[in-house]
Amino acid sequence: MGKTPCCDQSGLKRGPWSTEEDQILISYINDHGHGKWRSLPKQAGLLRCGKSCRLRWTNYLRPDIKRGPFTPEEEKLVIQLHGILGNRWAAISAQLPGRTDNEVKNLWNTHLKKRLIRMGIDPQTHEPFSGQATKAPASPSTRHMAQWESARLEAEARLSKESSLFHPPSLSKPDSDHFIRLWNSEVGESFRRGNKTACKSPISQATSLTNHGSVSDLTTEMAPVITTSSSATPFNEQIEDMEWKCSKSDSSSSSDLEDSSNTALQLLFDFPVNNDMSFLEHIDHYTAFPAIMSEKSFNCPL
DNA sequence: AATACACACAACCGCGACGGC
DNA sequence: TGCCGTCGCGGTTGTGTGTAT
Repeated sequence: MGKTPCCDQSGLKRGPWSTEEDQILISYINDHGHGKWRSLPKQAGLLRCGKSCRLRWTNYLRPDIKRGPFTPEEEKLVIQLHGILGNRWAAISAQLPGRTDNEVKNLWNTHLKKRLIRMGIDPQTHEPFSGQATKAPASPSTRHMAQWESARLEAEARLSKESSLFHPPSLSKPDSDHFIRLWNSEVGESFRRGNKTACKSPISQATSLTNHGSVSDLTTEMAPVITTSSSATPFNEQIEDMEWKCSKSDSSSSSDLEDSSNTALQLLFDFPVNNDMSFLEHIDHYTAFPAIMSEKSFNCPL
């Protein structure tokens, strides 16, 4: 496992890119593609290291990059995905068409993280700083669910990346067949068996139903389904409803654990689908959300 | 008008993963 | 099997711009 010495070379330009350099890089990649980043700058006539060229291309010059500020919908999705994936910016950005991992990372570090901190939420754990949240370990099913969702998102990210190499971005459609096959494979079977009951990720179920679509699609597709009975129900009431379900299941059997985990995950993906981010402004409502992600709520039936 | 400070974003750095030899 | 080259990721830093004093 060797290290990349390319940037150690002296005589290579650093710092901000000029428009001339941008043009050279764009025209070279348009003509030749970007097979070998290391040799690209030399062949293109750029006094940059390959790493710098790759970064410039992937973060700024790529034609499918969406410029401009993040929409509330995108911010919402970043928060949701961060709750599941943590600081895996590449996996998160794969669910945001046209956004780079660097952009998502910057958005989180400059806006979302501060916003959560202001609200008394730990941006890493998505739990309140006060620490009332219990520290009981997550249930096995919960951990598995998170692992599977994480794996699925990564698989989607890879597939969308691969497909984008062969199709124009506007035509490429995220394909989750890989995950579905995995889910239906022996591995998936053993996973399900390992959860004793038929514990299926609601997200994956929805994915199977639609047979395509990214999480971002699902977020908007699922919400109306989940909230059909409560389409007019305010978000806080939905949270209260979930809490009620949790407290109700306190005395129930372990099979309810899966239900509440599903409920928690459903609610995780059941943010209001309009662009209303007002719930983020209201601490009481939002502190309920990290609880969805927290071990406490996942374990609430216990 | 000048300066200091804060913020946003682009770019860099170090590391790990992976594949080829 | 181990070494080397390459790539991608995440954390951090640097720089430009806007705002307050």
